[in-house]
Amino acid sequence: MGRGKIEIKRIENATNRQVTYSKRRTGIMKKAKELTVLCDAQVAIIMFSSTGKYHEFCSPSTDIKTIFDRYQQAIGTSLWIEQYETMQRTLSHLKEINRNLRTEIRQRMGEDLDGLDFHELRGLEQNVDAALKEVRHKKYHVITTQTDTFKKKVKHSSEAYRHLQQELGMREDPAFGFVDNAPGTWEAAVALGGPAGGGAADMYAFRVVPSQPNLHGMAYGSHDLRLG
Amino acid sequence: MGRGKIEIKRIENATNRQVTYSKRRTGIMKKAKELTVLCDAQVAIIMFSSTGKYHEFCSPSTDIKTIFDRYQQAIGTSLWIEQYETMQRTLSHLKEINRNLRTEIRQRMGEDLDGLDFHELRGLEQNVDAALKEVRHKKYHVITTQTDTFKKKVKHSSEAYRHLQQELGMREDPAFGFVDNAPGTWEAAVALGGPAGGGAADMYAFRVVPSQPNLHGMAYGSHDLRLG
DNA sequence: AACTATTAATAAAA
DNA sequence: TTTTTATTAATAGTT
Repeated sequence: MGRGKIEIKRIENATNRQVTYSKRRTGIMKKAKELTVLCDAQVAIIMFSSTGKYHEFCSPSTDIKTIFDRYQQAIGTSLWIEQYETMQRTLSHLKEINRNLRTEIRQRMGEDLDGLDFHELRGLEQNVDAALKEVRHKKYHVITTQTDTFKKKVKHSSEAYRHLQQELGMREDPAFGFVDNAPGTWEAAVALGGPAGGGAADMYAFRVVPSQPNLHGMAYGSHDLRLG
Repeated sequence: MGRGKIEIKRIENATNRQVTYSKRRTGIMKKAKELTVLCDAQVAIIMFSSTGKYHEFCSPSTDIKTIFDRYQQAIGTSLWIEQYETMQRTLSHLKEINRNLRTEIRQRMGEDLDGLDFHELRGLEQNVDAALKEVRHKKYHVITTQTDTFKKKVKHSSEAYRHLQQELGMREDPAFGFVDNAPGTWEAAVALGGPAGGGAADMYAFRVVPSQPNLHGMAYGSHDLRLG
């Protein structure tokens, strides 16, 4: 229907293709509108040109979402349901894992042990025992490092102070008196905290009972994670 | 374009309407197909007749779902995306919790302690220490209960055996000889395992190193839980 | 974009 | 329903 018959195959000339797209798109949209009115039908059309532009048509009595929901109902199975169900399964999966992780943490805290048999209890005991040693060792390492650093700082300050005293010929200033005493205090502390002694490491545990176990993210546990 | 011009308004005659729907629907589908081929476009059409029957067209290079996903992307915010994004957020949330739970477990195992300061290490140490006492206590409880139960069973069997001996006047059967010896063995074990002694409880830990820590569900950790 | 020669779609009838 | 066919509508190539 034009100045000549055309073969239905891709139009290689980009300009021609674009012009034809524009004309025929308008034609289809008009046809769709007429069908809607003449036959009391509902039509939804979505088009993408080869250049990526999109156009849509929808019968005025409805909207795209409604038509698509109806369509999905008509074909029985939803297009997105698979993806949706995959997400649902992943969610359940994660919740199950989280539940198990929390159980393990409680057991590592000495709670919820009723379900464990002797063999499991023995394994847990050994594991926790080893962990305790690791933590004590690490704590010792941290306090030692901190102490060394501080001791060096104090020593440095102390020497700087003495230099000032010598160079300026000043008397000892009471406001700086602590500088001379502090190093001894820290050295004593370091001497006591030997790497082998759990008891010595305990001297830093000033009987401060942790208010709450450090359950990262457990505050989320009260959320209802199910989806409506 | 027919035997006469028609006005574009609802066709009241139901039969005519149905016939026209059928013809014009075919026409639109053909036009859509031609547009797809001629212009390298992607088209999706969904129609519902006034009688509720549905028909669809989709360019062969793609599918309805893809076109709709692309459409939703094109119009920016979309129709189902809200509930979809709610799920996505929930997923991220759960994964975050999951990650934190695992971190806590590793720290309770004495790993990954580098991020903790002295105060946190001291809290962790106290917590693990308390947990270890709980586990040991529970282990003792379990082994005591098991031992008691077994002792009673043995005692019962032993008495039943003696009754049989008396009633039947039989000699002691070597096959049942262990019955007389076993109770003493178990009584000795119980006597050693006092409730106060951590050392005594250790006698049940036969140096069996647990092959793997009991990380429930950790095997799932290798799954890629992101959605495409 | 507008124009028109031509083809394509289709309304009414069979 | 589908086919036929007279007629209108869409549009390819041109301006």
